[in-house]
Amino acid sequence: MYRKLSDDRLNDMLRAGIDEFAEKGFAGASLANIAKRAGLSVGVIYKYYEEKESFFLECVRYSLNDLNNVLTEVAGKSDSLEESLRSVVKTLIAYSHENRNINRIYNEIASGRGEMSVMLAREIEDISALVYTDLVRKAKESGMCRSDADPALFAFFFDSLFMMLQFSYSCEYYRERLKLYCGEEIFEDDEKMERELMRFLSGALGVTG
Amino acid sequence: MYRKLSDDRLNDMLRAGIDEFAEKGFAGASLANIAKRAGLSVGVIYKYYEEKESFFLECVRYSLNDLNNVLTEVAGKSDSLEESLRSVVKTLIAYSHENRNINRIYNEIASGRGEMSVMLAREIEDISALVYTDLVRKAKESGMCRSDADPALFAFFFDSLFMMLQFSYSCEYYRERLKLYCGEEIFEDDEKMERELMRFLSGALGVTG
Amino acid sequence: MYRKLSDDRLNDMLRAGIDEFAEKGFAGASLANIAKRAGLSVGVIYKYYEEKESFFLECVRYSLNDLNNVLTEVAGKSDSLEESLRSVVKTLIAYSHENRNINRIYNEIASGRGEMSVMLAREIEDISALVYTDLVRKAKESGMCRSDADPALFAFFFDSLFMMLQFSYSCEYYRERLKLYCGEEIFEDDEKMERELMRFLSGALGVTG
Amino acid sequence: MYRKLSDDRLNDMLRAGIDEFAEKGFAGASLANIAKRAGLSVGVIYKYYEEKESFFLECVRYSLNDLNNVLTEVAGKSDSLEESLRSVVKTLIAYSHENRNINRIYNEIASGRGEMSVMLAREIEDISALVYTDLVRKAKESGMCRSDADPALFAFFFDSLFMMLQFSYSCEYYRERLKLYCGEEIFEDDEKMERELMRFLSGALGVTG
DNA sequence: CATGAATGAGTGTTCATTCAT
DNA sequence: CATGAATGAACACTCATTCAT
Repeated sequence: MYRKLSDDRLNDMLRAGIDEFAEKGFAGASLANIAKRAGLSVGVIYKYYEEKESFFLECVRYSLNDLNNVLTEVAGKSDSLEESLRSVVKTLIAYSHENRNINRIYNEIASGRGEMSVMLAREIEDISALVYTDLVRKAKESGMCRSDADPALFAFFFDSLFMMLQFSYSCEYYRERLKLYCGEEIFEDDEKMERELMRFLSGALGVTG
Repeated sequence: MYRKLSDDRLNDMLRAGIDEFAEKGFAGASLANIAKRAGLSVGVIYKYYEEKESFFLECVRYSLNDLNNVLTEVAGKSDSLEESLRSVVKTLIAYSHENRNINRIYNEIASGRGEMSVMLAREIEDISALVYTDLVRKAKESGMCRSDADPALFAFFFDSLFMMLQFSYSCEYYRERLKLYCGEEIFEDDEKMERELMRFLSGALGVTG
Repeated sequence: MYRKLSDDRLNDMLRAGIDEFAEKGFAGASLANIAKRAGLSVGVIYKYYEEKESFFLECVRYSLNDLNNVLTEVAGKSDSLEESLRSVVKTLIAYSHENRNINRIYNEIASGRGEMSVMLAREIEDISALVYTDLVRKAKESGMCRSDADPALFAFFFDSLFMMLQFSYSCEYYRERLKLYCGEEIFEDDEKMERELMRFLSGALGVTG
Repeated sequence: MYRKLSDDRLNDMLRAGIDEFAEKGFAGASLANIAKRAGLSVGVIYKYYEEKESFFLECVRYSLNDLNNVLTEVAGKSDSLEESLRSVVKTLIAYSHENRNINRIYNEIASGRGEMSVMLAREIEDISALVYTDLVRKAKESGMCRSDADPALFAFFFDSLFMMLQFSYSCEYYRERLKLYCGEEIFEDDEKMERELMRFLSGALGVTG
């Protein structure tokens, strides 16, 4: 009946939130339901968050910070652009298999409307924009990338493919779409996806691999 | 379920629906409001559609069929893959400037959950999957594409970039993200986007342009 | 289950509202309960009124307009101030016996806070302020009232006594208070109340009755 | 139920309660807020009082006892009825300027419902009923009051005017109403109010001043 | 047959009250 | 013994859906 909220239970709350928001979207999610999932009362959510939106934002941040950290770390590990990209692709695929709901939340905010979307875009894409743009710029300088490429846009295309990759493993519409192109087997053959995407990206950079 | 759209009122209804769904998303849209926008009564919507969801589906179909037709037509016009791709890119950019709401609806369904998403994915992406895959296959045969490319996945990457392109002109999160990469100016400089995307795609194909 | 709202049923709504607001006050009243009392659904209240407050305001207006009309009519009937006052007193006592809830609503708004109170005060007291002030002014001119009286304040004192009279028949606290002064019997002896109040008022005016 | 108010914390609690109840009314007041205002925990309120209502009652008593004492003392100071009344009026006006919240609490309970109101009425008005009635009775005996006046009712009218006076300086609706009769200036011109009310009361008593 | 008023389950949110700490 | 976090019933309000007119 009465249990002080430990960190563990706060995490339960967030996880329940992430699951519900991932499944039903922001508008469709019900706080009562989230509370039930987490084995808590409705009121307690409001002890920690001002309103539904604030709680949703926290769920989003909790979800994506981790991913973003992993990604930027992985992207900067090697000096070779190709190596960096490969690491990102590998990580993304592995991550998507294990964190479907986080990617679905990502998709949820990407499809959102209003100020929240703008704010979150800035918060979430800011760092990756810098990281990827830098990656391309360096590649150009070292002759690993065609000299006429616009770093910002090439980085943008990379990121676009990465986002779609994530959604394609996690969100229903995108999964079905990938299945349509490649058949169900693609979800079991991570190496193929990795290999082909790397070919595509390497070619785009102008590196003849 | 599927019905000849002969009636004028049906058209009004669908257009009002598309606008409302694009602006507020599926959950946020109100049937009463749609009826008002269309100058009709709520009852008439229920005469044609069983429930909100069925009506939404019809709005989606109505929106995307047209786009799909344009795209597949444009993609098949030329024998040259590059030419075909350029036409698609050009068309997509132009279309996105003029049909923001259709792209937003597209994003709305792509972020949807449940059976609806699966069904729609099949309906909408089916043809483009074939068209793009075919495009790549032919390119391979005629030596215009690297021989080791998997046609299905390469087609999938193309389509992914195209979807993101559409969203990036139409949906708030994606717009903000593009702005973050390239600055506000990119929305005025369609040629730059076209040029760079073509470079990226051509490179990916292994065509040294 | 479904019945078009006739004027009768709209009146039911208002009456249920007046009863609930009178019994529990604005804050304590529950729209769900009002709907139940009226045999209607919650939603229908919102078809007619924007929010709880608007509905409350309508209940207030519905309650007090009638009273106000009666009062101003009665007050202006005779040329003799004393006669006018007596009519008002008589009417008020009779009215209070039959319309307890209306007086309780009156008390509810008089004890309200915020803009609403200010607005309602202006709306409700405006006319009686004029009427009573005029009454005193005329009385002064015709020598029926002491010459040194300030008409506005004397009118204000009249109205104050009238308001208290109303509350004293209708609202629990004020009833108990009157009982404390005069015993339970006073509620049965309207003539006594009328006689004494007239004595009090006449004396105040300086008319030796 | 009734408890020595020796404790400092109890005083803080009550004062915070009075302010909150005066500002927001019984229903609108929040115990959590009161606790915060008083620098205490909610729990401590429940240590002293069974529920919100009991605490409210105590706040009311605490507020009005003082006022009642002052009033009965002042009313009994002189042998002359007029003098006594003048003192009461003066005190009331001065008190109202400085203790708005106490008058607002007074109005809050007067507009209350249920047993609470009855109980409080008895507690609060009991003494003043006796005092005022006595005042009038003595005045009658000494020929200072018309011989046909009913002491209880005349006392009741006095008290009614006094209550209204208090509310008119403290509660929004009544303030606005007074303004409507007399203009904003009345709140600055205490002497005028005193003079006119004394004229009114003296006249009512039948004393030709 | 079309209308749009009525329905009522469901939402986010608040807050008196409890009780483990 | 005091604290204030947790509880959960209750509220105002919305809107997909129905169906009398």
